[in-house]
Amino acid sequence: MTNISINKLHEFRDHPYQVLDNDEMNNLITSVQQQGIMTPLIVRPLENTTDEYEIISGHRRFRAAQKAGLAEVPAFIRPVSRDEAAIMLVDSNLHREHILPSEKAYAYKLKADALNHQGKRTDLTSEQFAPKLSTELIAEQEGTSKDTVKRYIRLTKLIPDILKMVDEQRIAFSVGVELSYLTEYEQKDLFEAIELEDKTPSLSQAIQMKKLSQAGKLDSETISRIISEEKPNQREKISFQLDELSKYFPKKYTPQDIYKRLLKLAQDDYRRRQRNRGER
DNA sequence: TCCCCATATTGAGAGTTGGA
DNA sequence: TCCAACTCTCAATATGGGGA
Repeated sequence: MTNISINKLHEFRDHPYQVLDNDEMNNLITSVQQQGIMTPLIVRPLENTTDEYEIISGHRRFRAAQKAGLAEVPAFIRPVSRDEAAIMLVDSNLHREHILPSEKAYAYKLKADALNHQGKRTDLTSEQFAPKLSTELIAEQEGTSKDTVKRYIRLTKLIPDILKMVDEQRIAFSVGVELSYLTEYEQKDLFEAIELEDKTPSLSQAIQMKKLSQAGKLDSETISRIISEEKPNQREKISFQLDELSKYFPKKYTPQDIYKRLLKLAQDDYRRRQRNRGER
């Protein structure tokens, strides 16, 4: 372990985790200020430099040390490639208790990209000859399916405003995945429509927009129309007690028969009223 | 990679029940 | 009669499998 000047440290490019200024962060800063000591960071030497380092683990401690005014921080130096560092970073952070969908999305992407770079080998034989896809490997390690990993990676195609809504659970994960197929401009129009209507799309609405987008038929007007539509579970329903109605129908009628008959009577009544209106 | 479909899970709202 | 607790139903959502 060595002490490294804080000026020589750089955050990992594409670092997917948010370092929030919350109570936890403030406690960390206070702890660093009062004790002046901290758990060592894990860093790697930056290519083409002599004494500059990239942080693999300890971004929050680094920020706290900066705010506390420390000149140096303790660190373990690991001479690893950027891809290896990316995998280490993601692995150490993915198992945090609270991780936002956006963080998971960028973490999976970072790791998948790193694994893809590493996978470009020609010296493998036997079962190594057909290495598993990066998403399959991540899925195995995370105890999920490769499709779920791909879905998370799809979220990285969302514009920040919509991705934030997924993080805030205002938009469901699967809805976010479908919306990721919209172009950046369509997503911006959608975000405006969401703000204006104060409504978020359901999965079926998101699928509808995706299909229209792929057909080149999705404009801001269509987006507003779809967003403002009433969702099936928002429509009013009426219900009857079977006892109230069954006495007016033959005993052999099932509830479905009664429903069909009532619908038919309503249709006949509607037509009769239309005719009467026409005769006047 | 994308699409479609099936199945499981979740959550909201409506209805029912039982005790005060 | 009121109200809380429980149950049921259904739409929305998450996930996985298979095929193109």
